[in-house]
Amino acid sequence: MPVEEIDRRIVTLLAADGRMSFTDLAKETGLSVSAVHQRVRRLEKRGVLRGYAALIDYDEIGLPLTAFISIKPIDPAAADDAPERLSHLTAIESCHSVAGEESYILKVRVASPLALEDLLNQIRAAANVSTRTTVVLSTPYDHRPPAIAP
Amino acid sequence: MPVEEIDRRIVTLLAADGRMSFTDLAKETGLSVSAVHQRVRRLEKRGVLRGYAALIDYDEIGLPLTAFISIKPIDPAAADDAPERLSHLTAIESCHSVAGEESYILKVRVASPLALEDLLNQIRAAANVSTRTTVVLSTPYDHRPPAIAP
DNA sequence: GGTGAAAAGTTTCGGCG
DNA sequence: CGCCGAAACTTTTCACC
Repeated sequence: MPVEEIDRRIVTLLAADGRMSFTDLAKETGLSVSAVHQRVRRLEKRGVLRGYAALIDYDEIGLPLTAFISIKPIDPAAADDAPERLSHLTAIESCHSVAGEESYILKVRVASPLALEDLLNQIRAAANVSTRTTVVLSTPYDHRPPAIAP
Repeated sequence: MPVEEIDRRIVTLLAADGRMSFTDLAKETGLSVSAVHQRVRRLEKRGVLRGYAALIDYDEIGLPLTAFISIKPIDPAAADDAPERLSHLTAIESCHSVAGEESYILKVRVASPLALEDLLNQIRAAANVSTRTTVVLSTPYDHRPPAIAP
């Protein structure tokens, strides 16, 4: 059962402004407040809306260094439980399983180069992997909301 | 002027739940509702809180294919205006300038392999770059909120 | 899906430490 | 100067059509 027109509009609006009120969502969609409310709750229950987050400036909270870390198991036959083995490391913001040369791509946020070095050692030890790190210099844009699909 | 203890706590709480009410933030921080309100508005004005977003399940909105695209200018002396040249492509969720072999890493969301092919052609044409694409197979976790810094 | 009214949340503001 | 508390206003929630 696919998400149809009006639900997709609600999702898109909330992706762009996670704190938009039901009143404003109702105006934008032409529905009543309670109908919008009902749909949002249903979308949350179905998992289409997975949650809400403030977008924050990591420089300002003492985590100015962002990096992508690609990882590859040392033992090619190793069980692929790297995500669980690494999940306790709170510097890791996301973990994607990927096709290609490496197995996973992690996005991490740390305070300093030294903290990155420390994190890399922890990752290698915890998951028995080799790592390839790409340091982010700047972020022209991030978290752009999806375009409304036709 | 760094963000201190109590502000960092507010930011962390909102990063984990972008719709948390001022009342709940007040309870968590031990401040009054109006004091929390004041601090949140100040953090927004300063840009520490950059906005709010719903976290969405892209499978459900018809964009089930995620990929990372690393790009490199064809002409090494080219002006580095790739981000602006690409910003009209709404499939691109984020753009990071990076150190290393390539110049930028893009994260994209598309409907299908065919849509990805089309996007790659548009990227190459718009920014005069070569591309290297890593397809995401699954995402064990994403958008984990930052740990409260000491 | 809509209505309406009670409950809850947000915003503003005068005054206090 | 930032914090508090209360009043004014807005949004959310819920029972019922």
